[in-house]
Amino acid sequence: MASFTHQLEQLITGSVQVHSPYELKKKLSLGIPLRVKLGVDPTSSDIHLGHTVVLQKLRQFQDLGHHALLIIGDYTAMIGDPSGRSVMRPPLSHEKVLEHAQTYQAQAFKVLDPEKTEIRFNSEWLAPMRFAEVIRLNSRITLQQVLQREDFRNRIDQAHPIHLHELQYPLMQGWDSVMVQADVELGGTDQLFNLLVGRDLQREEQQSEQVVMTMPLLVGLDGVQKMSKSLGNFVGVEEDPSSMFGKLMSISDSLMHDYYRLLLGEICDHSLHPMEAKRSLAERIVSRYHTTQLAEEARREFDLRFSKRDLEAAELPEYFPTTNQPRDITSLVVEAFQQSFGISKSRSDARRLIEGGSVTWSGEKISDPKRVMELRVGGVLKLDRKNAVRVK
RNA sequence: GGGUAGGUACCGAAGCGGUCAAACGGGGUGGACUGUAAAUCCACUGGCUUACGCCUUCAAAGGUUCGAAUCCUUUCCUGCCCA
Repeated sequence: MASFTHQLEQLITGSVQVHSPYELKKKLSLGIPLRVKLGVDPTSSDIHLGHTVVLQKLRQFQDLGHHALLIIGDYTAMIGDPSGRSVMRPPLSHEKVLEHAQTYQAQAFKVLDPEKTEIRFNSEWLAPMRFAEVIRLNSRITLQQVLQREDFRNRIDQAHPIHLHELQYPLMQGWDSVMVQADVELGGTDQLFNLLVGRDLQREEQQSEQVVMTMPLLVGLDGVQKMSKSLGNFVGVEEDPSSMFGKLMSISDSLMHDYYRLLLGEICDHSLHPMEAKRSLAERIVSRYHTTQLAEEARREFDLRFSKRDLEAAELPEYFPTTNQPRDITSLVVEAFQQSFGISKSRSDARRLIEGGSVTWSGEKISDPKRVMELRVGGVLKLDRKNAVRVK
């Protein structure tokens, strides 16, 4: 294990807050592997780049010889973390949550070292709790403390409902810390309150209080809100290379600097043309979750399809028209979307794309939705900005 | 429990008996311009339809009316005030 002062410096790098560095130092100085907790709620089925910021921090702990505790919040997910939310999360069934948990674990190991990770489901201790115990837990925190939080205050100001069960969330998360005897808990900056509750509960249980470390939140592709699956502004770690590359190329320049810092842990080279810098970012991230070879391919494809706009030379999904009789372009577009991308478009949608000038056949713009045509095998039908297919 | 204000399309928000598939803003999509950047401009944004038009939609169910998002009844949900 590296010397603790060295570790301390390394661990603190990149974090936003540490409560407190002194306590962390003290814990490290004991030379015993720390139990480092990270809780994830499997509210959706995929881990995205936003999650990886904090996962990477956990990985860093592992690499320094510490013990990672990945808590799958299968029980808390049914309540939904109110942190940063302006509305209540829709409730999830336990089956759904367990389903998500499966993929979560697998995906988390794209960042974590499975050998050094202990996975626990918090239903293990939360499900069997008796009402009296829940009450006891509730007695340890006041309404005012919970309502001090900005997200709740906003909801009050805007006259949005706050359901009582949402107030339970921090307690449940804090109780997790007690049950696994965490020495450190990691989380995004929006988690600060929840993390601190863990300390309170541990103190009351005569445990050593966990050090709380928050990591910056990754802003999503829209450049405004934090990356989240429900907002659709995310890049999943399991996405295929070309879509990952494409999404990363679509971010704004200012966002790119954030991504350099938070995902690669370095400062973006300002001497590079922003587009080049972005290409390099995209390629590196794709190679991290796939392979360098696939990343190179993704980059080449991207250049062909979007930079040179050479769809004929690009690799495209195949489309097998159900009949080779001439048909109207609207039907063809709908069918191609459905067949090659699994996207259901209404005929109106298709017509809008056609009238909008987005649809081309072998490079020729087709703007009449009624146009009847026969698709030659090998030709390229461009559907919208991002999607095109090759007729087979 | 009492009083009161509400529930409108992805979101916010107008509309308060016909001219409402429903103003406006945001978001989204497509186009022009580009570096799949930013900014800007234009178009589109329930479904079917070449179109006339038709169908489904304004929390839910009933009702009044030639005609309802708009009026009445009941139900469900939410805010605020009082207890």
